[in-house]
Amino acid sequence: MRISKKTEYAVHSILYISNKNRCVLLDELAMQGISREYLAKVMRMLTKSKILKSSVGVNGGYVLARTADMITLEDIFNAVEGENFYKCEAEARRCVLGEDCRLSAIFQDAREKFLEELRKYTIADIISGLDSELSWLKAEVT
Amino acid sequence: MRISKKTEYAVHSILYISNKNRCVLLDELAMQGISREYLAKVMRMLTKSKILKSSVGVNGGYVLARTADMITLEDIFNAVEGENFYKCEAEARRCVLGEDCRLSAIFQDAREKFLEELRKYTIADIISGLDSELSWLKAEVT
DNA sequence: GAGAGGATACTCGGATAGATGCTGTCCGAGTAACTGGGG
DNA sequence: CCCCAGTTACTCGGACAGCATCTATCCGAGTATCCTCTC
Repeated sequence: MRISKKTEYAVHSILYISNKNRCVLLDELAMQGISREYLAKVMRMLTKSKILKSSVGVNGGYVLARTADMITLEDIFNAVEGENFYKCEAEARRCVLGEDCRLSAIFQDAREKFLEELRKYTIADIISGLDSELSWLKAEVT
Repeated sequence: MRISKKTEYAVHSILYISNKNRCVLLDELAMQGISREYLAKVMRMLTKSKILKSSVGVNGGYVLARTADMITLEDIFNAVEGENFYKCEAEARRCVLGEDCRLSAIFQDAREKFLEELRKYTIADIISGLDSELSWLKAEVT
């Protein structure tokens, strides 16, 4: 079980946009060292999940769809990580657990605990904890 | 982020062994409909993690290495799911979060919450909750 | 009856291959703003 | 000054390829038990 790079790309890009507080181009985000085209897909997921708003055409780009204190890590995680967490295949086999398989419920509960933890942190929280000297976030990209 | 079939195979096999309370053959476990050779690899992981004890040769097979109430779902999960949960790639890029990346710590904490939940359930707990009528676990394999 | 040696029944573990999802790339389509020319 | 058409600057989204991991299969190696033969 692992968290994909999509989540990291998404969080970092949202932090960047939030800090700039203006419409940000895909090219600018990709300067973090992320594959531009791949990042584009991640940005589209975030747009579809209503975390970002995008505008196409000249002067287009991405802005937050709501304020940074209303965007949690859980929101981002749910937007980019698939929902295929666990599916008991009892139907397909002679399942040990009979018809009322509890395993699936237990794993879902555990996943919920995981999400609860992520829900505690907003983008605003993380930005306020940043060391402004070390972060390139504070500097304009040249 | 998803849980692999290995975990399901492992839990179901351990439940079976625990209920039989004797040395169980790989072939018998594979009758659940699991690929025999693949299951063998999962069983080896469980053996290496000291959850099962295996004996080779005639009259060989698998037994629990400790009682069912001392085996939690967390034990099983850790035995079969890899440890590559999340690794911040900040070093490889101009990371938004500077040197003190909190993201990694947050995800580890969330994972810990996930494991805490799994830790609440032992094999004994799950077996005691089984509906004995519905479960093939109670019947001898013919 | 006892010991030796072979047959048997298992797990171990490496090699391999297909399936699936992650990561990255390419490119045409669509869209909105800007620009320049004609009325 | 205004409108229209063309250009430009973006995102959207489908197609594709490489790769890692998951899942599955195959098979020889190793090992412990059982059986049989011989004395």
